[in-house]
Amino acid sequence: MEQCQEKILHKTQVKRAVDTVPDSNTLQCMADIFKALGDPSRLKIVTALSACELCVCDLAAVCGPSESAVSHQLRILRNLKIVRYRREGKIVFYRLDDDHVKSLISQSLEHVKE
Amino acid sequence: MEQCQEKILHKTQVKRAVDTVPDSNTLQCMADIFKALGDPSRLKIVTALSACELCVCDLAAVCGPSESAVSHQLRILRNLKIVRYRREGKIVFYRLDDDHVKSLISQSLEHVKE
DNA sequence: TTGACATATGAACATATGATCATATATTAG
DNA sequence: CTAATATATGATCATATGTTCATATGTCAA
Repeated sequence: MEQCQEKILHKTQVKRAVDTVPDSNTLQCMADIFKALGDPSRLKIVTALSACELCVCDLAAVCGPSESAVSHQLRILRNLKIVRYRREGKIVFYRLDDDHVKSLISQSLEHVKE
Repeated sequence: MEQCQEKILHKTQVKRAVDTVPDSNTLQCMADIFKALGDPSRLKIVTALSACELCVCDLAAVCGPSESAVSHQLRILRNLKIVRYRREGKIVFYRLDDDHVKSLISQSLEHVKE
């Protein structure tokens, strides 16, 4: 854990903060999740999937603009385990990976509403 | 509300999804919050503040690298009402604006842990 | 007022990112 | 096999973003 060279004004609080901040690896993973949700196109996809399972074609219809763009976004969401998919013939259905994501969405929605 | 020209495979699901997706304004606000938390430096600041109130100097010590960088990030977090601040003489103390943010952090942490 | 300290901001630059287009893969029908 | 459909991926490019350095603001002490 790197020690900062700066002058410290409030030692106790700084210690508490340092103990609270997750390790940089965890922090990076968390940031990746947030970053993924931080793009309106991807967030639209995720909120759409919070309603029900949808195939890529449906998602393109809901979220636009192109199926290619949606597919690119889905890959990012897939890699981060934000969405899962299952193939049924030619069609690939996507859905949210777990309820944490739904929870994240509802929390941010509440935050925005105020 | 714009209608997409794409062919729709699953009409009922698409309708549900369209009804669920927030309007683009709300979506943008939500995305802005997530985007703000999507940068490791800012996320570190936010998690530090989830422990206790801290001044800019403290935050620089905890989060580095420079006070200037921290200040820049704080402005973004301030504009999005993710953090509040109060001035006490020369020192400015920052803290999280509300509990939704804490909740967002703990949810993403749980998501990452799995 | 002057100087010191804490914080904020503007400009510049390198890097990251999202959309688009073209192309590739996978699956099914014929 | 080939054609058609659904999805995925690579390359490109314009734009956005975070950091740094220099400078500005605000507050207090002397």
